[in-house]
Amino acid sequence: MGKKQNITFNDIAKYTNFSKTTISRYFNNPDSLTLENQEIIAKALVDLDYKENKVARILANGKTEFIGIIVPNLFLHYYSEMLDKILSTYEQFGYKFLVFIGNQNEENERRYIKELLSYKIEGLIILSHTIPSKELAALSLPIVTIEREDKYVCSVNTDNYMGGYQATNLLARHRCDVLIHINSPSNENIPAYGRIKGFMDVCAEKQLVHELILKEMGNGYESLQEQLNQIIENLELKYPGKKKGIFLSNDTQANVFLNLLMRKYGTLPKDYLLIGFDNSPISREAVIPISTIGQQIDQIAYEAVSLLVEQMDERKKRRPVPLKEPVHKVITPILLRRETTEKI
Amino acid sequence: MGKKQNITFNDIAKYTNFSKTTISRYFNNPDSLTLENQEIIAKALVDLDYKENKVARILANGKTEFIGIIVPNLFLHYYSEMLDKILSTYEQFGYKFLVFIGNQNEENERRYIKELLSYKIEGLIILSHTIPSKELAALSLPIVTIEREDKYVCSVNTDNYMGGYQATNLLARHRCDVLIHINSPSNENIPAYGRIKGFMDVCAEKQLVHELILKEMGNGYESLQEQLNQIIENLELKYPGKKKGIFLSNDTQANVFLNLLMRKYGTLPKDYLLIGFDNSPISREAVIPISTIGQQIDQIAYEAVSLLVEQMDERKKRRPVPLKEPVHKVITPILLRRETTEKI
DNA sequence: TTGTACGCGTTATCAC
DNA sequence: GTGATAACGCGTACAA
Repeated sequence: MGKKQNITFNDIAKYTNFSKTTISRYFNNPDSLTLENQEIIAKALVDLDYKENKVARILANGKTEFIGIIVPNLFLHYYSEMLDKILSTYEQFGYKFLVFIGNQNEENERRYIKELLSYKIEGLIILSHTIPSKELAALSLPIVTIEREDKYVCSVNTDNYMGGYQATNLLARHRCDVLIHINSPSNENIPAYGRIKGFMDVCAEKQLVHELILKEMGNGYESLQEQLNQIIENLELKYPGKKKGIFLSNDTQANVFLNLLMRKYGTLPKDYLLIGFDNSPISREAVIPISTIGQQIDQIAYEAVSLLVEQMDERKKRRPVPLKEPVHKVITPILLRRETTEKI
Repeated sequence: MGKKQNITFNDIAKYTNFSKTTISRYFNNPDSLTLENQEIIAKALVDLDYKENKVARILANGKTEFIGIIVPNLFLHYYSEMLDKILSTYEQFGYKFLVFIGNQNEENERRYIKELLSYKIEGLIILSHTIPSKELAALSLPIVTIEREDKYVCSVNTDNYMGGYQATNLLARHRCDVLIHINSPSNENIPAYGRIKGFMDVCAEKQLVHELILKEMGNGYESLQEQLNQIIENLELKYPGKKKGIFLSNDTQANVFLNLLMRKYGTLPKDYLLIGFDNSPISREAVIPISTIGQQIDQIAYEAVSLLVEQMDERKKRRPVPLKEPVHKVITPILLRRETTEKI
């Protein structure tokens, strides 16, 4: 067979009459060689068509430069954009990413984590909600979570409270007769709960007429339409002729809400103001561009990896000082005023 | 330090008074041990809290079970859904995925491939368009591409011609006065070109009045709106009162087109029929659900990984027989009739 | 500045 | 059924 094995340091060493060590140094500490010898080796690499083998390097020095990621799905734009930005940090940090889709399956996610650990990942980023942070913390591995329960681990989250606060304030400034926040029943320990709190606080502060609608929207798109349609019918019965400021918990819902009104009235009636959350593409691409609270996904992703890198670097020191308390970073969202709130 | 190193086969061997070899066999060929001894080792694993190290295994047997993926971005829903489905094949095939975002940068993508090779990936899935398939083929590594130029490598693509054919036929059945296909100028060697060909062939077959509009739509959403708005103005001048069947090259464009009409007329005028391509969420979530050609992304993803696995398995045989010719699989799309084509 | 010798944790080969 | 030994390819004391 003409097919030779892969070229190794040994081959290069023989070819150049250096030792393996010198070849290794060429890669890891080139300044310790004379320029002349560097060139000799450089030429040999080309002649022999050498290709690095990082697996061997891992075994020797323990540094995989792998980060594991578990994301619930890539169907929701929020997750795929976040993953996009996380993966793109390769340019800055050089870490490679092993990615798993959790699909809401707790047992599967445990298996994925085990698999990731067996590949000696140096850190883990978790976006899925299934495994409690206490269990994650017990892995004693650098971990950062994003927008999920995070009591015992480091995290980066949007300032959801601020987002709810801004959205509600925008509606308030337009002197609505009644403010309404539509959301799903959720646990207080997830960051998104802050949206509800922000809404309630503004209403309390300014003593505004308001209503908080917490309703299970179901899984599919159809059930979402049904639920929101019911809500619209109730609102029109309850607040006829009143100017209604509606804050929906995300843009998908806001868009469905808008479309239902459009289908009913051919336009967005003057007595409705709408604002969503996330700045997902649908909010711009809706028939009437929807005001929304934009999460700064690029920044969240950067901070998450950055926070992880810090912990991983710390671990590589001779005498690592692990964090006493988990660090929770918070990123301010951005209010985006579009047409669904811009009439007087 | 109470912190011990990781437990290795050596530790287990000492603990159980077996040899390393036997421990290895316990994992790779358990039947070759007596049940009794299997239990002894099983117990030791628990006692010592052993955790596998697949990096060492890779070095020893060369099987990384890594597949590399380069995807252009995760901003377009098509790519993120595809990645979702590809990653989900872990459950069936057990391969782990190292993912990179190409971002249209050819040089970066070359670096990513080099990096992937250094981690001894066993196969590569390419969705990005920058690197010619000839260059990819030269890597002499199992490769599968999806929806891109694929002359020299294996691929899985949607049957774009069939898609264009179906879309055009649907419009034809509705007895439109004129059929219009809006697309961007593109090279004949990418699969998506088939959409244009399908359109033209149906029009020729049935001798239909038609127009092919190839126009650069620019990068941003705004420029897309502008371009399509111009197109609409031209169409209304050119075909006043005529029943127009419009086939757009993707759902994002179809949605913008629809919204422009909605904003102009408050509804979709009777003389417009619209159909898009991709079955992306926006087609369902549009103010009027848009007819579209659905790509069977789950099937494409499965076939891609499957095709890759075949090649990787072949390579592991003692006397591998590489493919003489690249294999090109084609997946039939599905016509989805929604409201934008369903009036008479 | 360069080389020697050994370790990283597992698998493969060949004995017994 | 089990064990000893040599790979796998690179990093790193330590020595020169």
